[in-house]
Amino acid sequence: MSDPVISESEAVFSRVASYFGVLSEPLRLKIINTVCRGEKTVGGIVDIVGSSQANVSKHLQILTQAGVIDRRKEGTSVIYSMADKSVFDLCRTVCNRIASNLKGHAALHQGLAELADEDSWII
Amino acid sequence: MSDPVISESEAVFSRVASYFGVLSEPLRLKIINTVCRGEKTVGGIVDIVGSSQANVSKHLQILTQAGVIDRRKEGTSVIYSMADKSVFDLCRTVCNRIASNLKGHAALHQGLAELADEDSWII
DNA sequence: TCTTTCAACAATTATATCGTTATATAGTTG
DNA sequence: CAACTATATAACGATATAATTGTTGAAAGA
Repeated sequence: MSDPVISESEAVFSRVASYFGVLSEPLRLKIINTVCRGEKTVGGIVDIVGSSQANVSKHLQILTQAGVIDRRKEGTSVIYSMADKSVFDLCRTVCNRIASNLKGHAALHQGLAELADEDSWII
Repeated sequence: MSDPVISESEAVFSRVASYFGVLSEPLRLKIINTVCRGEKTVGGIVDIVGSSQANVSKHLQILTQAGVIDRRKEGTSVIYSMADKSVFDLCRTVCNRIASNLKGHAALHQGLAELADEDSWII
């Protein structure tokens, strides 16, 4: 094998990127957030997330294939449930990150407001 | 405000999804993985990741805007460094997830091989 | 001033992804 | 078997994103 390291790490990066890609759609996060509160049928999920059945079905397939959720048939229905709880950690980490970013913005916003209001600008 | 909850959570999901989207490109992960080993100039990054300067520059902009890396000018060069160490947690979690998935596949693979080899199929 | 170097920008093309509509499959019931 | 319900799939258009190429701008040195 000539130069296996590069192409292997290439594959690893692609793989990790793909996983993040699965989580990069608002509707999929919404579906995850719905399913994680208790297993649900497709119809149940459709009612909650407010998108078309076909669209939800497609996203469910993506999530299932990525191993985020599990699929189980029950009569004429299909029931989805969480398979990968580590997604919660990911979402939590990102939420904290975003929140602290916003905190920074809020501080900046307040600083600007103060600077605008104050008598720093008296001639 | 009528029905603020839904639209707000909508915005939150979008925001989180966007952040995951930033991490959903192999080249960006590669850039992160390069910068996290020590701050680097654009040229240095280009040499390591093996993509065009323009392309790398664009991805650097995306990463900077997302707050993942920091930008600082030094003479004629621009030096990038890590800003958000929590990305490491995210990548670690995903890597573990993928690894255990692969382990499952390996187990399945072995099971299939055994089932194919064994005398389970004696008539 | 001219040239070189480094980085960013703009326009283009190619590819991927989302959401919709319409259709197909599978299980259930009459 | 026919009709109904629940889910999946296919094909399409619209949008978005990535990579390339060529150009621009700014700093440093001859």
